[in-house]
Amino acid sequence: MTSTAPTRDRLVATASRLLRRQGYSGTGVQQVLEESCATRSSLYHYFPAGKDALVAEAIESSAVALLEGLEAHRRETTEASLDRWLRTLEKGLVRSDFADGCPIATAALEIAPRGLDGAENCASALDRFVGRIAAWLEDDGLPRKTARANAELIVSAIEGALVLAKAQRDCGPLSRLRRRIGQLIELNGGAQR
Amino acid sequence: MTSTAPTRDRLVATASRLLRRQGYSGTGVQQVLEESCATRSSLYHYFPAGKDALVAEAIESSAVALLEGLEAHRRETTEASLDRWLRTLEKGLVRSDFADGCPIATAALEIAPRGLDGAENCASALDRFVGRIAAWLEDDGLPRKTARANAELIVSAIEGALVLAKAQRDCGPLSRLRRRIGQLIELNGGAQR
DNA sequence: CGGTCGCTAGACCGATCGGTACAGGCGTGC
DNA sequence: GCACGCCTGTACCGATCGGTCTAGCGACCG
Repeated sequence: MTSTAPTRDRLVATASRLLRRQGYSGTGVQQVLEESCATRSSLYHYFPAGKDALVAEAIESSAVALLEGLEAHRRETTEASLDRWLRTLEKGLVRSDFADGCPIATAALEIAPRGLDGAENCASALDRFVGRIAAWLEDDGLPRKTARANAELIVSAIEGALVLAKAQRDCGPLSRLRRRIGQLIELNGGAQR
Repeated sequence: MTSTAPTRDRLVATASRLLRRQGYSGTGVQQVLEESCATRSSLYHYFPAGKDALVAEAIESSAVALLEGLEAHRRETTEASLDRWLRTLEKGLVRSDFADGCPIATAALEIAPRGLDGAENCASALDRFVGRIAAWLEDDGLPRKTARANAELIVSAIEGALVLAKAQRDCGPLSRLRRRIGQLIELNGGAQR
């Protein structure tokens, strides 16, 4: 984070990156400052409410980046799109030595129960994530309710596979999910089997 | 944690409970001591290696409890078993005001990348979780490889649904997954759709 | 030129972090 | 009785936590 971007942006970007890897409590203000080459006074100038305000914005920033990354992998079908995106996710996971999982989840699990400022953003981020994939599924021709239900299931499976992959330091869970993502897409949405 | 159990057990139990809710960095030694009515010297007597050793054992303890809880909900079929167990999970989530999700995941996402003592236990815990459900599926008659593959997918979906549920403070993702768990069980294991 | 305003440098605060040192309680053995 | 374990009470350590403070820098404007 020695980029020439404005200080405020560097702070948010660094916080996002660290939150993804270390979670909320694991990410100290000091570390954010060092890695963004900023001073305390700058942080509290841009974020008078302190760490929690910075974290909230960092979460939102991560959410936007997540959705943009998703959209960038858009292909003809949802299946092809997700296949491509999941491959990128796997590469990132390996490249970071299994540190970079979901940019939201790690922090969300800590933030949500405490009712911190960023909690709303975490919920919204995941909801938009589901919504985006649901829209894709609708483009594929699935009825709205089925699309939404299957999208939620798919996002759950991805989030969970990321947890398993990080914990076991093995992309297996994620890549095996990728190879079966088509099955999840084609499931009969709402029905009781 | 004012129980009359031996000090060592109280420490582990308290640590497990707090790790589940607050993660690794969010759980201070001080808080563990207070809530287990123990003193610092006791902790460092039983765990000379300090916090990380306590955490490692707490994770393992959570894993054992998770598997026992799972087994306690065993029914005729895997579907019936998981349905029952997921209902319990949902109740616990609501009762704790969406603080108690997976007893492993929250801590695992922090611990695994740092390579702390408990990392091995996190990986092992999730692996045993998958293994147990895979065994159930084999009991249902699924071939070994299919059983393992579907079990992994199911665990992923559950872990992910817990993330969504906690973040959105809504049991929906979890209960909707529960109603569709049968579909995941019956998927054609390894094939490319 | 003087004045203002956005931003930063850096010292400082009390509180808490994980960890250590040492003395004493307390039961059990002889 | 006495000594030797195991376990605990308490004080303390340096480091770091998130946050506040004042003093200034430099650019822009009148």
